[in-house]
Amino acid sequence: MGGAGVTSAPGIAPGRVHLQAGEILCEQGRPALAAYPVRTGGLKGVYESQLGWRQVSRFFMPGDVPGLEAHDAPAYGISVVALQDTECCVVPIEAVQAGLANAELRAAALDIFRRQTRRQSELLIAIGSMKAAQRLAMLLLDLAGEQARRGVADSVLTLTMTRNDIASYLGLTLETVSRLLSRFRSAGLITVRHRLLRIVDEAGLAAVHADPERVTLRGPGVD
Amino acid sequence: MGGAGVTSAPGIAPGRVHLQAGEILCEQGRPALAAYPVRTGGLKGVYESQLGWRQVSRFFMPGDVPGLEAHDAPAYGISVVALQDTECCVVPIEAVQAGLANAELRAAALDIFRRQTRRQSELLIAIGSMKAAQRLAMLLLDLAGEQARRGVADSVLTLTMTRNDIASYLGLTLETVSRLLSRFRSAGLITVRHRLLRIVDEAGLAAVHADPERVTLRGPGVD
DNA sequence: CGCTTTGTTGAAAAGAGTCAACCCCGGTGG
DNA sequence: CCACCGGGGTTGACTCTTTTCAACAAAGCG
Repeated sequence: MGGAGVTSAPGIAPGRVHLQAGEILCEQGRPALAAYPVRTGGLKGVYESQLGWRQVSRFFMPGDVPGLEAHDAPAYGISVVALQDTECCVVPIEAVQAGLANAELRAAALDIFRRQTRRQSELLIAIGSMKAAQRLAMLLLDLAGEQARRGVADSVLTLTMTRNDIASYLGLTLETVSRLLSRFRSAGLITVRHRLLRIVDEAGLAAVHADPERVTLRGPGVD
Repeated sequence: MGGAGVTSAPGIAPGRVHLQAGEILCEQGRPALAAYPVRTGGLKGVYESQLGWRQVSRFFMPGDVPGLEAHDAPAYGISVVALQDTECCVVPIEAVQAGLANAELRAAALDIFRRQTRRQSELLIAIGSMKAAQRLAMLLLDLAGEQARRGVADSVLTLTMTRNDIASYLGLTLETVSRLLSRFRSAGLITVRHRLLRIVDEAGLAAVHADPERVTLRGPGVD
């Protein structure tokens, strides 16, 4: 981990970056020089608080644009790290600004921002007042939904992130996530093997998301 | 509760609004017609998720500008409710837009946005990975800090919000908040009586914020 | 092929939630 | 003036979820 990163380049020119798992795309607090539309792969956004707490604050998939949130800020608000082999475009900040002058593009960008902030709000609610099972169900449905929104009509998800990343994102521990996945599986809602996950019963997952009691950590599993 | 609100007016004209505790300044999802700089009083921002979960997402004090976040959105992202007698200015959305054309004002607005999003991120961290005592300590320090930032050099806070609001904001229950306040008091960190709170040992509170073990719910209090 | 990282599972402990009783205070109306 | 009422707050006992600690299995990588 802790690859050279991209920001080491003296001047940012348009182009492409290729990252391997663990390599850093951009670092929180560093000057925001570019946005990085994701072409392939996946990344996580990590926020580090003033006291040094770290938390995964979002996941980036193809089509997402890490660094775009900072378009009018002097520095990146989060660090972004590749979860797997990843290719991103590099759009210098001036180009972003220029693009945002175009009304159509600006509208699109605002739309992205809105979806993002709504997501953040839902996450806050989830972490603040939902039980572990609900949070995880929500994430799975969300990931599946995003995949669908990108045109992939497949109920099989490839989790690019570790259990630890998921746990951090959801405000849980990795053990809890692991247990919950097992329980979802034995409840017939999903199948999981390592990073490969298939949603078997989407409605059931949605029910779990809505109803805390539906699948708990203890209690009788499905025999 | 559920007063007529301000948005019932057919057209928004510049001016003032006066709200009593419980009255609604603006409602999530309704068209964003104005921003409302707070002159006196205090309000809470409430986000309602798609499944109907509600959570206090922030508090507004004099100097804050509810509705400003929505300056480029079609609708308010949260509902804002007065916690006490409150007076706000009314700045129609067009005026906001016009003002934002001014470079100086825009910089100021961006600054506000940045502080806001940083706050949200810290809140997410807090709720996601800190213990109850840490969260509450954080809130108290934050409130005191805001008060100081507004030039009030007084260690006495007047909590305009109920324990329930605090609990919702921190992702806890009101009982937990109450207990914790009592414990902080018996630990000599604060004095509380109803809505009046004095921070006695700021460094101690900061220590609690940093260290989970410092003040717990059970365990021996200070005799 | 062994080593490290990642994931699973179990048992025990702790933190926070739930349920319920009670207090305090301000307001209202007799 | 006082009794009653109700919202907000406190506190206690108990329950339950989640964390913590720990051992172990599986997979990826040199």
